[in-house]
Amino acid sequence: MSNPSRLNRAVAEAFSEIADLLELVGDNPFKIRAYRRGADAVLALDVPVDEALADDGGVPGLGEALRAKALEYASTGKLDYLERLREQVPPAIVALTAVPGIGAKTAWKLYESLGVDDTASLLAAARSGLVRAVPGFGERTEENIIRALSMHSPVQGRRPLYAILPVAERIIQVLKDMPGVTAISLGGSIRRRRDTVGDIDIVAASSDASALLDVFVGCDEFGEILSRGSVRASAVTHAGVQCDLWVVEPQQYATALHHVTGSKEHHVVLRGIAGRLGLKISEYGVTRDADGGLEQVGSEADLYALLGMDYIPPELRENRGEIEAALARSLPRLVEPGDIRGDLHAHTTWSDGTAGIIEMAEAAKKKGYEYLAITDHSRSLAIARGLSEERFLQQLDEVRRAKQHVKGIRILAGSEVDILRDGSLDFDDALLEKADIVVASVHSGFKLDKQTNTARIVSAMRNPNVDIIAHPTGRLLGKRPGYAVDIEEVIREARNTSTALEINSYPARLDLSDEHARAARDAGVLVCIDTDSHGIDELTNMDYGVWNARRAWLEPENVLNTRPLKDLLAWLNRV
DNA sequence: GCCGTTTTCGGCCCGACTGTTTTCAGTCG
Repeated sequence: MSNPSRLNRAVAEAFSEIADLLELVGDNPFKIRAYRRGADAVLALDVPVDEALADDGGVPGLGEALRAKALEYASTGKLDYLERLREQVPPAIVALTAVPGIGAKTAWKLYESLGVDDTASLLAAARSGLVRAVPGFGERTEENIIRALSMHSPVQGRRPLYAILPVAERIIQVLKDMPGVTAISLGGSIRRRRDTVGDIDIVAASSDASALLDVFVGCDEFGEILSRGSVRASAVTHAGVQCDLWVVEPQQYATALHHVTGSKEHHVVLRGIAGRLGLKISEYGVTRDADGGLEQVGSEADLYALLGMDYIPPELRENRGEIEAALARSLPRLVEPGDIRGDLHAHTTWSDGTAGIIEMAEAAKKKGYEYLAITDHSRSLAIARGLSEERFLQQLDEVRRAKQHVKGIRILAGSEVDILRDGSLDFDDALLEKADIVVASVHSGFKLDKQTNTARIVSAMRNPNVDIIAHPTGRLLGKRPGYAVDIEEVIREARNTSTALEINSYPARLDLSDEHARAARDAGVLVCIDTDSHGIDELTNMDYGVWNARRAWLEPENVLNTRPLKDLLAWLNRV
């Protein structure tokens, strides 16, 4: 799952496109779902689909028809059926269904009756009052189309968690103390702590749904209200993020929260298991098929227990093997913020930080840490006031002096040394040997090709002075995808050289990603969760890194900086 | 189109909300 082959990805994409197109031509919904499930099934394979199909058992979810299509794609690189479907669906239909509120039926009606073939001509038709003249359409629909198409920041793609979480928490703050509210929580991908989120989902239990919904739709955070019913409402924040509130009865809260938390893929599998046990899960409760009665579900743990499995934390609910593990009672004991004993990547005013060594150490001590590594930039990173060799030596002394001033926490003298384009390090070995800890990372040459980048990181790891590779892919969420690098090769070499790979907790980085960190864990590579703090406030970003680590199935033993100081020092002196 | 301690057809999740319709269709999650 973590790394579907190129073929599997392509086949899954083709199946998904078939499903989309079948939806647009109004085909059998169950057939559509079969293609969607087929796509998921192919993505979940850990061998290329043609090999998997060659085995006896076949692949669940791929019957006769999908099996033949997967093989056709594997041998020819295309699908006849898909190409014929594409010809049946005018691009106009695809474009129009992208407008919120316009589905397949509406798109066809507008296309056939008005001849609109893109969003611009639809907007023009709506503005000149042509839409309301079409049977089945009225003024309100026309207005909604105009509004949807002329919004400056329409509800758009996923955004980084850190950009949404504070808004979501402010909305919760407004709602949580309202009379009648007995429980309230964020759901959706925010609760699962994905690195990016699409919208804000909130579930509340209240004896007065109407009052709560009134407060919700009156909330300052919203620029627009999309809907408001008796148990649900939807609104859009000023930044264009959709926010949905569900209000349920207290006894429905656990199943409602579970439902809204997702993921969809997780729920699909759970429902299948429930079905085989004669149970039906919905947002309102768990019903027995036998007598139609409701099971007692007071918590999400109760729900999982009913299905014969351990409680699955939200971060794992992605159908990446957590259900099998919960059934086998072998879920990982996920790392928690309280397991973290120190931070091994931090900057000070010596380079581009905003606080001094002692200030940073005091702040880290206040967080209850046993250690903090000071790792300022090396000379090449001029933009960050990277240290010259001379300044670096001075700083080592300064850090060791600071140790006398701050008791109760061990300050490690380190470096975040640049990995240069040719794979050499920005400081030579004689210098690096003087440091307690060396974090190496790439800050230049982002356009270099995959092979070059991989080679230079590998070469850095082979330097025995290097302990940790920081932000190994260089991505910035919502800004840039990261440089080209063969992460599997990096993970292999990290294992060979017993180098730790970082989960950088800076909320826009979260690098390694959850999937890459999971692969590192599976390969037996140690991960280090660091904040890369440039000031004392940023030390709290550790939570983001821990969330990401939890999504990667990391247990305390997989994480370098859960180790007590003594063990950490022993590890730093390895080999 | 898939699947079956139901063996080859009949089920596959469905409820909330909106708008336009006089009793429901379309969309969304």
